[in-house]
Amino acid sequence: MDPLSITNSELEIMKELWDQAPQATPELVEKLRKRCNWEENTIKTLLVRLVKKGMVKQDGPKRFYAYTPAVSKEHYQLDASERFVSQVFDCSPANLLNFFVKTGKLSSNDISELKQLLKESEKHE
Amino acid sequence: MDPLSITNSELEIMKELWDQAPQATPELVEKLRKRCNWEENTIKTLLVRLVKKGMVKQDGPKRFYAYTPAVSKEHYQLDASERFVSQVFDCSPANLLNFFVKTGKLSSNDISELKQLLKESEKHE
DNA sequence: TGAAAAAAACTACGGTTGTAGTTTAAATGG
DNA sequence: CCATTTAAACTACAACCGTAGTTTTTTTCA
Repeated sequence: MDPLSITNSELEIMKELWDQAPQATPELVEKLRKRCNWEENTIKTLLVRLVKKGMVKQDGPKRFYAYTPAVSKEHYQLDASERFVSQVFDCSPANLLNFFVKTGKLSSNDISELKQLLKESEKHE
Repeated sequence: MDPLSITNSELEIMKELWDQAPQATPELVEKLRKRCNWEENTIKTLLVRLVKKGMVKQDGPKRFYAYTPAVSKEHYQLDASERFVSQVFDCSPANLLNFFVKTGKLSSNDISELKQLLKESEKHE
């Protein structure tokens, strides 16, 4: 499977669809016009591109299309994370996490959550 | 400061420079030609672009330039991580880490290292 | 039924990126 | 000092991106 290449702008559309789907054009236009300050045509262009890429499904009768993600948020996150880690952190997830911990980007709340997670993940071994 | 925008190809050059600097054109060409299968001119073009962007410093006498990163690897990683997390993980680093732990992308070695890190990071509170 | 509104399709256009080829200028070896 | 090598500069070009504008088709309301 080739990389799920979604551009930054397209990603904004995906987020809206991951949040709720299916959605028709007018709803999407409404929301994204506000959230991103885009013109209607911009939003439609991005939708068309996403459909062409196979990232979004277009259903419903002509003139009343409804859009649904063809790729789940989780799947995309996994793919993007892998690419990110391999490009920026030399393929080492631990390296990335390490970095976050060291740079103090985590709240103490984050930290205790993480500890919990790690504890649990050990049991699965 | 605006985002440290380095493209994928440019990043390959930066990696070489982060690994060792300064380096002159012929060395860089030699290494990158092999590692990336690029033509000499490709490499030089990328160098010029990086210099123009202020990501790389060009020193030395004309015709014998030597290149040095103007941005540290750590700095770039921090910047890239922040952008990544905010775009793909809704601004929550914990969210990202959580994801990695859950998807089992960490070796048990990674996990114990992390625990250690977390333990230490608490002391700094 | 004819004009206005709405949806979709098509077209556009400058900037960036990947990936070089071509030209010029400088140095060096014979 | 001239031919050759090498470094650097300049030019190229298609695909992709951000961001729309314009045209066509369809529907609907007065």
